[in-house]
Amino acid sequence: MTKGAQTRETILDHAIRLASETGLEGLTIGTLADDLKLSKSGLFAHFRSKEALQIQVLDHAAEVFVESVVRPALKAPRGEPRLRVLFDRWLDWGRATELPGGCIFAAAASEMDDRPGPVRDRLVELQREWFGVIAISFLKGVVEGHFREDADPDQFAQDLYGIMLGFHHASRLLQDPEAGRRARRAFERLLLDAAPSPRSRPVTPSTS
Amino acid sequence: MTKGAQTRETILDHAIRLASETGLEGLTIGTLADDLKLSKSGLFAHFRSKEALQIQVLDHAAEVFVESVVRPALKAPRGEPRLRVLFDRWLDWGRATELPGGCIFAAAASEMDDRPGPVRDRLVELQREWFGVIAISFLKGVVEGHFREDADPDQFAQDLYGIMLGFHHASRLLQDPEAGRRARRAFERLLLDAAPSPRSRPVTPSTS
DNA sequence: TGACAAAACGAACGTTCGTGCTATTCTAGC
DNA sequence: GCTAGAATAGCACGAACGTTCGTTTTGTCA
Repeated sequence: MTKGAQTRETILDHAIRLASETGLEGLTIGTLADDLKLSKSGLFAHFRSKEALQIQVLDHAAEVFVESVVRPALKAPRGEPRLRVLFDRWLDWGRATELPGGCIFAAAASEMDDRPGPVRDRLVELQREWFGVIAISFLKGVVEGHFREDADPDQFAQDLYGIMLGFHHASRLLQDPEAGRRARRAFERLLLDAAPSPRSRPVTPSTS
Repeated sequence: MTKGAQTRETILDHAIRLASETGLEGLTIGTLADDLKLSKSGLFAHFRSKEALQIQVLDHAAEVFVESVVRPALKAPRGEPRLRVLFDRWLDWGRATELPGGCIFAAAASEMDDRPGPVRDRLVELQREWFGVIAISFLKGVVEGHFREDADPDQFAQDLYGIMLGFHHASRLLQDPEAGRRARRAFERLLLDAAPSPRSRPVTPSTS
């Protein structure tokens, strides 16, 4: 019982790093086994298919994500402060958790969006959950009076995700050192636009 | 002379569609040959390596992109109007050019960001060009007085790309039918925030 | 029409992939 | 310390991959 779960953990720990670089499909059992000095069949026995491995990799990554992004944010006051922590942690969770390929979900998302099956289904589930966390956090900000009442939480979630993906693209592919700064600036602008018109913001027609 | 270039065109035409779904690495010579009713070796002879094929696929996709996104925008007045056309065409160039997997560059970007080599290099080159087109278009908008003088074109480019990627994510992976509407709203907000004076603002014929 | 080049083919190569078996080694509870 | 059962290794498989090769078909132009 103990030993098996232990090595399985070790495998998944390494697998999310590998998968962040090569993608879930590029993740290969042979390479994984070599890296960990296991036999292919020995490693394979832990999962009984590659598909199962991929799904468990996703789940494991989600656990790590919750631990290093979501959980710390819960300590901050709800509403805007919590959203700020969420964003900060999100921005460098790839670096903080030492994922050499950056956010594994961003990679998996564009890899899986046209590949139907259980892996994609699980990914969609996890992403929806995360979208939900963002939207609800934003909604709490509305209740707290940090944001306008007519602001759309789903709009906010998609916008925020866009900022993240734009950052990921600029920093990882284009290697632009300014990417992080720009992402933070965009985030500030997003918050400002959702602020409850204290002054000078032209109200955008959000119901049209 | 003629015949070879002709079939090569046919191959690349189909290849960008395939690659938009499976990615550049998932693109397989055997499948490609089967689909086009060619022999593997016959098809292979046109390119002399898979790497060369991948690069030519990227170049071909870039040509199509310029033709169906950039070129039409040149007919619009420079500055904001042209940016609006660029954005509109960009949003549905996947649909318009019948790429079943959506934007092939978005897919390639997250696939290649950790895979050094000539393919990645070419992709980066193309993406930088596109970033440049956006930034310069924005700069012209500043000159025309559509945008604030202190606005940062590179910031605008990254923000815009983020909106696109957020849209891609929400619409393709999460299959959210509202994704397009939200992307357009985010774009309006982006333009509004770059507008010269918070108060006076001549709005605006061409919204959806 | 005949000759020569271009294009496409079929078969095979060496690898690598995921996945089964069967045997061996380790580990926990008595 | 023994033993059942879990964990791992060894080996082999069929399929798919990119690539090479020699041959055949097709196109082009004197």
